[in-house]
Amino acid sequence: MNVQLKSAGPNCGDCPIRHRAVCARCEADELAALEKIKYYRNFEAGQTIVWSSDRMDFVGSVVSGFATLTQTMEDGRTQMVGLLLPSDFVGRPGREGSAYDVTATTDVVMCCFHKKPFEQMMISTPHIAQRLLEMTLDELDAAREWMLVLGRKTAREKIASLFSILARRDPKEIANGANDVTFDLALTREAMADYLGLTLETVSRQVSALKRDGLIELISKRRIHVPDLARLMEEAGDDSDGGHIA
Amino acid sequence: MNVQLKSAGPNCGDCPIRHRAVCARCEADELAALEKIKYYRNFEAGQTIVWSSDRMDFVGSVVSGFATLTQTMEDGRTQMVGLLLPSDFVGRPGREGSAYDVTATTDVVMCCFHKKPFEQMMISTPHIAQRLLEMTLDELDAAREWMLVLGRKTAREKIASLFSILARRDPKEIANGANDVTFDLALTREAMADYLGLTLETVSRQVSALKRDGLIELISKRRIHVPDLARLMEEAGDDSDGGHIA
DNA sequence: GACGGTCCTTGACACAGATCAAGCGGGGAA
DNA sequence: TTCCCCGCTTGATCTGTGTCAAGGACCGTC
Repeated sequence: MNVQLKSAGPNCGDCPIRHRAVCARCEADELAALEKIKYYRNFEAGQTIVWSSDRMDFVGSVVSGFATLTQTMEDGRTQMVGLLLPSDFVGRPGREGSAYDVTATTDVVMCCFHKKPFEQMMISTPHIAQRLLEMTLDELDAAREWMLVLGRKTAREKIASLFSILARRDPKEIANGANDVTFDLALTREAMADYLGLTLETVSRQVSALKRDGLIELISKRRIHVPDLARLMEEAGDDSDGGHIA
Repeated sequence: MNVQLKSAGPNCGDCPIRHRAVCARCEADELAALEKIKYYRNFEAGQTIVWSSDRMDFVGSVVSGFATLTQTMEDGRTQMVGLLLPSDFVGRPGREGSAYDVTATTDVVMCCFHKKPFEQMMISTPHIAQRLLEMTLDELDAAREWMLVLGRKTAREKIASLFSILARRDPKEIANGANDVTFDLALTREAMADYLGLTLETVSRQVSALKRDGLIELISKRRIHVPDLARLMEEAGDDSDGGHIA
């Protein structure tokens, strides 16, 4: 699952994201215990991090890179159900397997915890379960917000919704509240189509249309400049301040 | 949020659903504490239980009846993002407001807890946060499964998916595993359309088509007989045993 | 029993997006 | 440099679902 963080936690080690996902309210000794069960894993672009049928023996956070969660029907139709950006959490404490395929779309570094000891820490450290509950509620809000996008928005609105999210979550732009934003598009047109419930041709046409209408500029095919984020969000049909989605 | 329960908990009071949602692992004294902060609320069919802009001062479970969670855009397009059946949990511990409109579609009885004391119990009783985390993970799975329905399934598959879920969750049929099922349809054609991302006319046409093809029989407009649930699930494009969705 | 209201069904037609098809372009390999 | 490949764009056409419209079924009220 992926999580949008509301606030950074204290420094609890040399992990670049410093366990923000799980330690915002932890005490020093709890952080030290987390340190002991942590390790790093690297994945290459295109590599599958977890298969939906796998038993997952770890939980963790994305440190750098970009990954996706997808579901696939037997006949090959696929739907992306979540994006994983740096600081997002992956894993299902208390669950056996993964429900989705998790795939790296760029090179990815993950900060992981072995699942068993992490679950034990959850029991001994109530903050952690509470923090995970909060994060999971954020996920749920994001998933349901995306249901509105999938069920009721037009192709143009869908693209605008996706770009609004990516613009607001870009590592370099995050939290600066600027209205003029540039971001990297880690997704192919096909991956965008799978997230939006469209075909790649429709995605390509609508991206061209947004460019023609001056809502976006293509610095390259995978780098987007948004001169007026508020206008793009309006195009997406978002209410004034927009939902937070990942 | 709504939750599909995996197992019934112990009896912890006179509430018809016996706090199953929150007390499956609670001790007797914890159950007694829950009893003290519980109360009942009744809603009539069509009544709004919570507005999305409201501050929610309670959490609770549906005891009887049928309710829905919906999101609406300014221009009136609406998307249902969840169904609430008996034993499902409503509320966002640790959060200020509701993110969705919650509406009773039949008469509804809720077993509620005042939010502040419930949150205090969550802190003093780690089982509860862990149980809520499990429930929220179930919700998240259900929401993401529904994203696949919204993004990639045809109108016919969408209707078949909805009927499969309702057939498997009907209070009278639940857990008996029968392949020949009859259930009440608490939703209007319009509400079904809002859940499925369709128009009510398309819903009506596809229901007629499923009837014509012998996959369902209409005992009345709001009561459905499924002679072969496995075949209906196949029509929905579900993998063999189907996901659990609500 | 007639009336009115709500929900539902069905038909005719329109259109957004899918499908099929052709070709472009930029980056890596030799 | 040239070539190739993959991701992307664009055009032409098709089709599933939306839209608009008419009327039917059921139910409660007078």
